[in-house]
Amino acid sequence: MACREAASLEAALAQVAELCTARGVRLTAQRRRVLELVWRSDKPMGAYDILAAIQAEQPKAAPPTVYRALDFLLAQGLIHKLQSLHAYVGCAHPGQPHAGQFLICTACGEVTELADPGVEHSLGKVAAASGFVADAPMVELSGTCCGCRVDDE
Amino acid sequence: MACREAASLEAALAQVAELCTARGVRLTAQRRRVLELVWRSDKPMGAYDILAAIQAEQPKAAPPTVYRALDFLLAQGLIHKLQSLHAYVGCAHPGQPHAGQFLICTACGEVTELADPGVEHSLGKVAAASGFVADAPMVELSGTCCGCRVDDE
DNA sequence: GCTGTTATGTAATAACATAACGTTTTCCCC
DNA sequence: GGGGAAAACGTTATGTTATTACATAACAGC
Repeated sequence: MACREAASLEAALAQVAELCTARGVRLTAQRRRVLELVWRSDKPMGAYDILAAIQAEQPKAAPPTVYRALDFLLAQGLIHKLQSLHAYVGCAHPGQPHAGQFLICTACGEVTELADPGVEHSLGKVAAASGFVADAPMVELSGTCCGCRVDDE
Repeated sequence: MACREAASLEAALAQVAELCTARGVRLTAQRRRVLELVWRSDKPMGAYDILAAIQAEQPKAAPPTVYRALDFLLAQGLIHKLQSLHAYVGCAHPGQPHAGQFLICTACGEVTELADPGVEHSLGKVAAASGFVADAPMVELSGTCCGCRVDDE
């Protein structure tokens, strides 16, 4: 969801507002601001990056301010947490909560979210084979993206 | 690698010592101690758990003591880090570095390491399709293991 | 035994996250 | 539109995980 233009960002936020209304949850100003920051960023943002950005306009903000908003957005499936980076990215397919696969380029920092049926199927199979019920698959691939590999030469 | 008996633990450590010699790296006393702690534990250990255990015999140990040993062991493919738990487990297949898939039971804390070809294949395919070269796949499934699901009733 | 490399000691701090508790805002029912 | 419950937020403090920086020690090869 990185690098949105202002127009589509506004549209997406409006959609999210509707979604929240439909669900009976509140997209408060703070939550909206955090979501917007994460979406605008072309890189994953750490919680304290977000905090710093928020403090620019709201100096009284503290860590819980940010973490509460992040918890809400995670629960609503609007952002994802990248465990390997301790950072947050906007979800490419907001809507129902879901798990994706993330390609994380260690050269440029770009993150791509996928939702590959093949991967999901094989994960389901392997869990089933062990009698395991997975409720939170986490798939993060660190490596080098196409563009950065070419640049390497 | 959890719950080894003393005998097989010793044997495994001896094997690791050989492996390190062959690679021209040093399995120092500290590194060995950390590896042994991780292997003995039937649950993933946090860095500060390890630190506490080490401080029992070596009060001067500090965080870098542990993190340096962990870095070494990770680099040698002898342990894995579970990013979703900020904790470390022994590797089920020491030898060349590799990535596995981890089933993490949130009820009992047990962790199972797999190396499923199906999962690896589908991950490879999805990365290739994006022109992405992955060097550190991380797959962790949180959920409920077979035993704990039964106990639930 | 000198020297460069690798490992460790040591102190401080950075970075990430939560606990606890009181106050404010919002919602909803009457 | 007033009152009460629930949700969100402010505030302070602290917990947890990880790293930086620099000094010292151990080791390997010459």
